[in-house]
Amino acid sequence: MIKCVKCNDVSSISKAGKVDNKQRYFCKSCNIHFTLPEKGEVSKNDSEKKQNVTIKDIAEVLQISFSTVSKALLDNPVINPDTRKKVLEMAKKMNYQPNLNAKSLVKHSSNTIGIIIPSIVSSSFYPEVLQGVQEILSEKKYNSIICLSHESYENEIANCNQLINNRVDGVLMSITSKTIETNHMKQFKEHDIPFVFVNRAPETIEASRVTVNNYEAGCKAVEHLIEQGCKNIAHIAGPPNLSFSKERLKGYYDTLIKYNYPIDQNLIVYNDLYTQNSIECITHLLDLNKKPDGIFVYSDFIGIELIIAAKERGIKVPSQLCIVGMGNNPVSSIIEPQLTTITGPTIEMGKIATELLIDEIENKTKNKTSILLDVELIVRKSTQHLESKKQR
Amino acid sequence: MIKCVKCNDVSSISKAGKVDNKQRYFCKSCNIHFTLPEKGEVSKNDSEKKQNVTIKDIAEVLQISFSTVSKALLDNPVINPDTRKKVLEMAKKMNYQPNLNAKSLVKHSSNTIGIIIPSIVSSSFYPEVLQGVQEILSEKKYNSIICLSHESYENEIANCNQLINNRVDGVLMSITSKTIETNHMKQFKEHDIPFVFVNRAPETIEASRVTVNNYEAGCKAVEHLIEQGCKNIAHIAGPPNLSFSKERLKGYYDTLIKYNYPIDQNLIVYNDLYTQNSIECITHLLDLNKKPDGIFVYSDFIGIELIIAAKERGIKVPSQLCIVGMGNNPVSSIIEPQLTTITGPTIEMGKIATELLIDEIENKTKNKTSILLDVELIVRKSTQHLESKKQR
DNA sequence: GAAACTATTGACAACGTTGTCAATACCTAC
DNA sequence: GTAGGTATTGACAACGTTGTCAATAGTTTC
Repeated sequence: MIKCVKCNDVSSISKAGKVDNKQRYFCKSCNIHFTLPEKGEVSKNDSEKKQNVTIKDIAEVLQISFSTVSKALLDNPVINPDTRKKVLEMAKKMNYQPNLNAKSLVKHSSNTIGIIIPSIVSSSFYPEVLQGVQEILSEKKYNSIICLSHESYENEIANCNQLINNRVDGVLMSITSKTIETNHMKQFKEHDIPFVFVNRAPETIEASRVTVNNYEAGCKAVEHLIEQGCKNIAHIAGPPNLSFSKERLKGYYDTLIKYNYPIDQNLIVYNDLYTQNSIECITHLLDLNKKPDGIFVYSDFIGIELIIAAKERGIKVPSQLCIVGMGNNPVSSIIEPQLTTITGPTIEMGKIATELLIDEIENKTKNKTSILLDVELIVRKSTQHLESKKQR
Repeated sequence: MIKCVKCNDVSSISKAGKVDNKQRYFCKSCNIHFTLPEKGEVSKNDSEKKQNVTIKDIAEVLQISFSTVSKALLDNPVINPDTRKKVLEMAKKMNYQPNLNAKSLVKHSSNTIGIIIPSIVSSSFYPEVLQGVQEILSEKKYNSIICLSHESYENEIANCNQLINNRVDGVLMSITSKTIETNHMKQFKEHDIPFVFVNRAPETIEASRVTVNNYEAGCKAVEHLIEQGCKNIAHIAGPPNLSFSKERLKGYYDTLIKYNYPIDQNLIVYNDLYTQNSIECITHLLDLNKKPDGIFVYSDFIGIELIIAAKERGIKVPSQLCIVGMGNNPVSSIIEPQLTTITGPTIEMGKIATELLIDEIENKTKNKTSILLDVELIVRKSTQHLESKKQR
């Protein structure tokens, strides 16, 4: 009688060939193949299992009290430097590692931070931020609970509740594109749980935040397009209620004004992240009578779609249309032509936000800091410009 | 005297305009902009802070002993059903959430699993796996420590040590492309810490593993190319010491043999992940005298590079060259022509591996399971085939 | 040489659970 | 009515830390 390793069901199992001389099975309902677990050896002598060394073990060996050991390890100045040295050496020798659960229990902390992000798979952005976050967390010995809101406002609220119930020491957060109201975050304040916003932050709540300078991004992109000789510059903007969209758009406006370019509302379209109307945005712009010759797109992903759509219509990039994306997606340097893009220090952003958060946790600072990270323009072929055009 | 919010340095600060009517500063050494933290209000009355409810609070209210409450909450059958019901109701009413630190302390567990993966930013693969992992972790109330080995063998060893010191309850692991030896993993066995391999697994150690059926992937890719009428099928393989590379290659070989196609070693090249010799691989194949008319590439990323390289050489895809990638990278459906690809259930893989691991942790099962997940061929334009060719 | 002070160490409660064992109350059997 | 049983509950140690306070030994002061 073969049971599925996943659903434990017996009825939907069929044989499916052999691998490594072992019978392989297939479960129809789970749609997975598996081999049967081998009969494990009877569990080995448990005394062999390595036991972790505690503060009391060290005290025992050194014939001193465990509270002295504790204080020595915590660099408490009341302890005689000689004893401290002895303790530290012995701790190292015995490979002592403090039990964080015990510590957390007396300290009323969990050594865990919560992370709420909209998605981890939609682009390389959040994975990069997470990489920075994780670097700091492992350095500072914190764990994490990662919550994915999937751009859903309801999920975000549920995530906040979950993190409070998990007694996280702090929260790192990037709001969804639908978050318009911040009552659910006030719970964190009630529980005295510090939180720091990364990348996407609401304007209506007081908290530290680390964002890239989106205004500067808009300015740099448009300025670059102007320098390339573009006269008719469009913008595919992000979801209108996210502040990063507003700021990039403001950079776009201000730069056009600065250079005395007219502003044409027809040249501005909004992409929303959930209905994924990117094709409509692109179509709208490329089908205009007075076609744009330069477009600043708020995301590389849509920038790439735009390059392909332009090609399909026989519009030459960059000679007829220059495109600037944002995000430095790995593929933007592979696509033909390579996509000029604006990028912020994503990994750095994760690091800084985490450092800020841990500082707020450990030093109980109530001061809120906003950090604006500079962005960088990476010029590639999609705007690299034929001299002819400039002279035209 | 302005200090940098990050490095605390005073010397490299300069003013940098105003934002929201607040002076903005710039730190040259950190290369960041920031506004000064506002003077926080004096910390609010601490008594306002919400205190978490404990088992003793429930006992107090119900006027019973706290050990009875504990047993009731644990569904211990010695407890009178009436009292259990009362306790459960009160716990819900008071929004009781067990303190996992205390629990972990007595249970000698950390409720934390370690995750060692090579990278989180190189493709969408690991983020997708992680998404699956996190879904199960939050369902089962586990935390995680994510370690990135960055394809470095030394890092992997360091990560293993770190996780042991952190007393994780179990480990989820995907080895680096350089891991040839598994001594560092034996420590887990000594400490009785279960570990499960995801996607990349060594052959020389006994442990549960969840991988996609790479052999089947090789077969399906080549079979599809043969069906499209390709006569001269090449393969860009992954790092030779990773078993997934070997298995895909075996699928490639076996299918060619099955269909009585000759095997030409010139048509097989190996990409390694660290020196990133993808361009050389591509060049080698496209510059052959007897050019391939079908290529199975082990990664979409390189498949996309290949499409572009082919176009540059005037080789038409798919009419002169059919390409099958693997991984279903988001961009593979954007590029022109869209890339046919083979994909496994990545999120599902993370879920299954995590479920297996937690099962081993909680039920102390010593049985090792290997699960092979079926792959799927997604046919797109890069192999979509001109009837003319088939009939040729 | 006693009093007062300082430096150092030790004893122990606390944190919020789990699990073992003892205590209690009630019931059954003879 | 006593012995033995069965539910049910309670007391308490333990987990590995931190932090408070008391205890001790040594030093200074007059």
